[in-house]
Amino acid sequence: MISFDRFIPSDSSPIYLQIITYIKQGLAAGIIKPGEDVPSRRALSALLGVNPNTVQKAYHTLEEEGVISSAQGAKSIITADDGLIRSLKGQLLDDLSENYVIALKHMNLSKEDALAAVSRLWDEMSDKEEIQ
Amino acid sequence: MISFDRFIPSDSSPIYLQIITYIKQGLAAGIIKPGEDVPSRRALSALLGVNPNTVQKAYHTLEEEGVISSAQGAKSIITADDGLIRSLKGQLLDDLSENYVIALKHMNLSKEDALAAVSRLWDEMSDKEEIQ
DNA sequence: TAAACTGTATTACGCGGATAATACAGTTTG
DNA sequence: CAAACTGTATTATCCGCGTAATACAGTTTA
Repeated sequence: MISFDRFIPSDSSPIYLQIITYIKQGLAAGIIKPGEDVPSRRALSALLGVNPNTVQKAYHTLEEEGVISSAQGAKSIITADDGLIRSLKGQLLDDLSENYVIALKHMNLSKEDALAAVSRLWDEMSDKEEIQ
Repeated sequence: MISFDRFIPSDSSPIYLQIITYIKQGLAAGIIKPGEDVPSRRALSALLGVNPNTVQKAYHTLEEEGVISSAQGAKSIITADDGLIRSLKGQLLDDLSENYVIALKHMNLSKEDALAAVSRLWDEMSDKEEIQ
């Protein structure tokens, strides 16, 4: 069963998209594995404090993309294969990096500034993790 | 007069927020300077293909933040001072970098992976710019 | 078998973002 | 001065996201 302990909702994008991204990132990270079952629509909606229809929208999209598989009455499970996971990982990384680099270029920062900022933030956030 | 030639609209966030970010990033980059005047609500709405009310919403927010100044009948102008600009630059960079690093950590990537991705994307996008 | 879970579908409502059509007041400029 | 521009405000409408309340069909499980 997939855990949503690390899910941190944000109001800057639709929740159903955040659910989709959370599962894709989990697959890319290797934390979520093929064959695992996802929480039921009702269970996840209760956990996140959202409506069951919102979860259904996320799961329906994931099924169309071949990430999960659903059948009447039974639990939905992760069906993404290794090829799809590799593809997801590359796509997520490239999308994130591209948006990040575009924004920094718009601010007229140098490549060195960018690498320094990532390096600094990475270490700062690693420190915070250790405190927890 | 501020140019919106480099404004690339995206549908992933509200347009009025994209206008705000565009001007803030321009100030941080030094491309937009205090004293310059911004396009009128009507002119910018026609240029971007959006409604005048949408531009008004962006400008109204920028005025509340002390970035621009508006008066009845006259053109609105940039009134951000050096202190505000420095503050904007740091805030924009930290927000972007933090979101980027968080996403990559969720994908279980290493710091080296992150730096390599930024470096690679930076060079790729520099190549594209040269073609233009 | 029967209860309790699953997925799936429908309808109605509220809210924010964006559009559309005006209107009014003040400043610039020919 | 008068026209053409500015900013500002109001009202109505549409759409996507999310909520709310159900209902039905199929599977698990005690």
